[in-house]
Amino acid sequence: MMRILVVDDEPQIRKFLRISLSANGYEVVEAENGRQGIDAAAREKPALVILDLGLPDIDGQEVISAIRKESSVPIIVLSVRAQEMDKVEALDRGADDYVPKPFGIGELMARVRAALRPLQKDTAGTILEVGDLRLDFARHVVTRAGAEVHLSKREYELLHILASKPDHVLTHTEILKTVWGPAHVEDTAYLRVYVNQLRQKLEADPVTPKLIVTEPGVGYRLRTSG
Amino acid sequence: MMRILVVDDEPQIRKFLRISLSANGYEVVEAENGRQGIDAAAREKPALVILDLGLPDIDGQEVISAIRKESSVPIIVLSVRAQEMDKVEALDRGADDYVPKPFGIGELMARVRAALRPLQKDTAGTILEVGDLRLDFARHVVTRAGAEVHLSKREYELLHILASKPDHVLTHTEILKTVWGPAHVEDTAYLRVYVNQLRQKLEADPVTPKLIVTEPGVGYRLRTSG
DNA sequence: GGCCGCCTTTACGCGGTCTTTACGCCGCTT
DNA sequence: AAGCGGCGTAAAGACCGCGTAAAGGCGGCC
Repeated sequence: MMRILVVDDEPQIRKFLRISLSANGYEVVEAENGRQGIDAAAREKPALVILDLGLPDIDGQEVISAIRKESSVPIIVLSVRAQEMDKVEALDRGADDYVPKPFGIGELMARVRAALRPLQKDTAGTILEVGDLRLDFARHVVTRAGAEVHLSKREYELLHILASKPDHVLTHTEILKTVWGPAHVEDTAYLRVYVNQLRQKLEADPVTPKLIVTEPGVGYRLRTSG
Repeated sequence: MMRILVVDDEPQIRKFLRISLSANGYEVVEAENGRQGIDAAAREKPALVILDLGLPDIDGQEVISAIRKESSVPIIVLSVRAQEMDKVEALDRGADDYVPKPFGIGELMARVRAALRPLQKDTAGTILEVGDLRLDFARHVVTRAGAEVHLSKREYELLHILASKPDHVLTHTEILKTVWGPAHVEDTAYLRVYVNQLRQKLEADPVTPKLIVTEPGVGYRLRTSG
């Protein structure tokens, strides 16, 4: 059974999450402030943490860092503050995903499954199939409807890092640091150009991307499911 | 880094091997008699053992057997006794190769790389057929439309490593490390020249290669299908 | 000794790739 | 309604890796 820690000061949100999550087969542990949350993360060893940024005692961003010091457990952040700065900061501090309130239960469950996925199936990773696309990272080959798609080095590297965390948001900073090096974390122009090139080659309709999705002000996400 | 254990009682031979091997990018561990050699083979877990048969304490043949009891590490035997009997006995006891003294450094390095090769990558069947090409690695023969194609040593080794992982991209570094040794991982000029030579000999149309495909900025790939 | 094959090294032209810039669109703010 | 920032898109020049030819050196073989 997978244990999930919910950190939120609003009782009705905790109740809503508790019911939804346990209905989907998860075990739920709760904490109502940052202090309790950090302790519970250490004591209960949850498989996932769902954390509200607006806590009464400690700033949510600090809670992320505190948990990250001790563990690499996936963290999904909730917040009414839909400011892009908050998202980027949370992700860069080590959060795995960001869900703005209000959120639908279906959407949240999808994010939960995505966050838990790398833990469950460890063996994947070498081959990823999405629709008629097939990304074979062992063989360094990408095919679309059976036909090989030629990708340049940068294109391939960009796709690779996106696919390394399917359904996860990767921040501009994260991507640029990995593909272009730490010196180019500000060159978002690279991203615009290369994301566009990948879409031209991989998407059925490049104008309305279904595979590589933009998270405005934050980064990009490679989608494997609806 | 690949660690090689050298077992020899003559200091100047050890020195010669130490310098030659480390110049080619290997890490060297030394032992000056059979007892030390057996101990070091167990303790240091080398990737390869180079063993002189003429040792002061234990007969070299016994050392081979002792090491073989504990490990399957490749063993290259050195000896002034160029007797056929010694050679056969050493190989029968589990040595991988036999180099009579005196030896040239070039020859020894080639043996070293050959001995390490099956460790790094060895799977593929002994015979690979692509179109009208037939690569028979057991017999060391390559034919094209029935006619034998003469390949130089380097050409053959390059083709061999490419064929060891069909349809798989091998990086420049990977190929250079295996065929030319770890000290030449930067000499991509070798690759350009030898890939070109192989294409001239193997491809139907060397200008538009179908067999040995370039992955720009990454490496090369031997294609068996589409 | 001289020939020959192989390995190594260098040089150069070409084509693809990367980088950079500019512009129009859209959504959000003021 | 206008301004602004982020994004998508196209295009152009700079740059780099690659293919190719060729020459020098080394060793083996006759």
